[in-house]
Amino acid sequence: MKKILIIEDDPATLTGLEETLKTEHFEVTGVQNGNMGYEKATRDKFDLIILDLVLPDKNGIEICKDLRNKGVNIPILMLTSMKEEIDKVLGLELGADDYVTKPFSVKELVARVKALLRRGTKLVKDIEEFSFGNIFLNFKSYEARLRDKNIQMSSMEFKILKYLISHEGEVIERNKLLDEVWGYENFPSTRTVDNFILSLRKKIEVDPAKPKHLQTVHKAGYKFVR
Amino acid sequence: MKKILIIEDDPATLTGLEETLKTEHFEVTGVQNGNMGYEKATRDKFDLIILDLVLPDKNGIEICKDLRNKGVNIPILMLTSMKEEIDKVLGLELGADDYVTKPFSVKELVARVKALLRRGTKLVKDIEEFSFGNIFLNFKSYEARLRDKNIQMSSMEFKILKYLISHEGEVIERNKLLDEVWGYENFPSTRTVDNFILSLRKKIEVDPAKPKHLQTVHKAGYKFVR
DNA sequence: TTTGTTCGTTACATATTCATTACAAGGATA
DNA sequence: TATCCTTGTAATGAATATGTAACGAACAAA
Repeated sequence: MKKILIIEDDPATLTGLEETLKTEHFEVTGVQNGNMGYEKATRDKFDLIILDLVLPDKNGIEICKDLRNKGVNIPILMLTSMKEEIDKVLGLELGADDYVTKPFSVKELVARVKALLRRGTKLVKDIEEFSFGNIFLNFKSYEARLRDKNIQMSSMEFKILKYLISHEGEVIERNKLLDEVWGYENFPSTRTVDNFILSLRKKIEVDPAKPKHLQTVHKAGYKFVR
Repeated sequence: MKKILIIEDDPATLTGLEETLKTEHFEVTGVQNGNMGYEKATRDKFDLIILDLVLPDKNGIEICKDLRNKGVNIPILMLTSMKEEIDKVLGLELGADDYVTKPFSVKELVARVKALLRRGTKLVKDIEEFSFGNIFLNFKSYEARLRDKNIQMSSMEFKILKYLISHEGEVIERNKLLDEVWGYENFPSTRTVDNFILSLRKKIEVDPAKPKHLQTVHKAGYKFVR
């Protein structure tokens, strides 16, 4: 059963939510202030947090940011009173995954909760292991094998391959790859990307000159195909 | 061409930025104080704003907030002098999309500008897959099939087809297509468009001489019909 | 120090695409 | 119908993108 934490100071709203979600077969914990909520959220394991934006002590935005900084990455659904606040919630890098404005329809809220749980949090799939052909990869230990033979692969090569694999079948343009893998601080040319593809092909392709897994799409980018 | 507004009081930095961005083919407008910047930003249409955090009159944070309140939602890139200021910028009251600390590397700044523009450019409906007749298209993987047979299609052909499909039934004039698909940097003749339509017809039409899906509208343009 | 590794650039070879062009065919209008 | 303008069509050369190897700088380990 999925566990939901509700942080909401208004007793009426809180009990209402608790009731509703319990009838939907969730395990619900409700707290009435921010500090308590933060405590609970970091201590226990929940699958989702419903968080009021305005709280008497520690407000929702702070809690949200602090939780994210602490590495808590479960979905957070924000409750806001006014339309204007939505921008704040979504606009910044705050970390909330969705929001509902009060007064909300019970139906809508339940729908959003379920959607968030279905989606999970991670936008980029965090793969640990991956296999294809005779290749075996472990992205956590940075190990690569071809059949039983170890393949020597640099961390940058791992990152690139991981990104491409986690977007399997999708053409990724070179600049996108630069954004996502290299970041913005050091920004090499797109040709550098080509070179990494080259060296990856030498390592994982049967015939590097006729790549099967790391395909070029002319004037578009590269894509990984299993 | 993408239009960028720079609000920066230091003349050296401002001219430097202007030069750099112009060589990158942006249309640049520079102003040296906050009020003027705010005026410009609300009055004219820009694709991105580069905003100094510290300004003599109206400071960057205020400008940012005011613009957001006014409904201006184009990307804003903040220039900050000190690391400590970053929190303020990213923290909520604001609404900036990204920041760069001075002194910044020109390369990094350009990279961030381009990334922001890339992120926010989706005017074209982002279709992933589309089918009609016996044709199956995947715009993410750049794959096209006729029944089970793969169709070889260039990325430019994909882009044109995608644009027409996402404006299904609407007549698109050649120049519009040139603007939207080719962009403003390279500007071939309208006959080039005709040639692409020709080659697309060969690939997706049952009888290319009597096109059903890619129709010509005399003296107007082309339209896609499912 | 030497040695080795990684990464970014560069130069050159090769492959592919694309933009132009010329001519044919079609449509509109007087 | 005759004429002008638009579009269909194919071929071609130029421009651009990618494959590939080699080089050097930066850094770490020995």
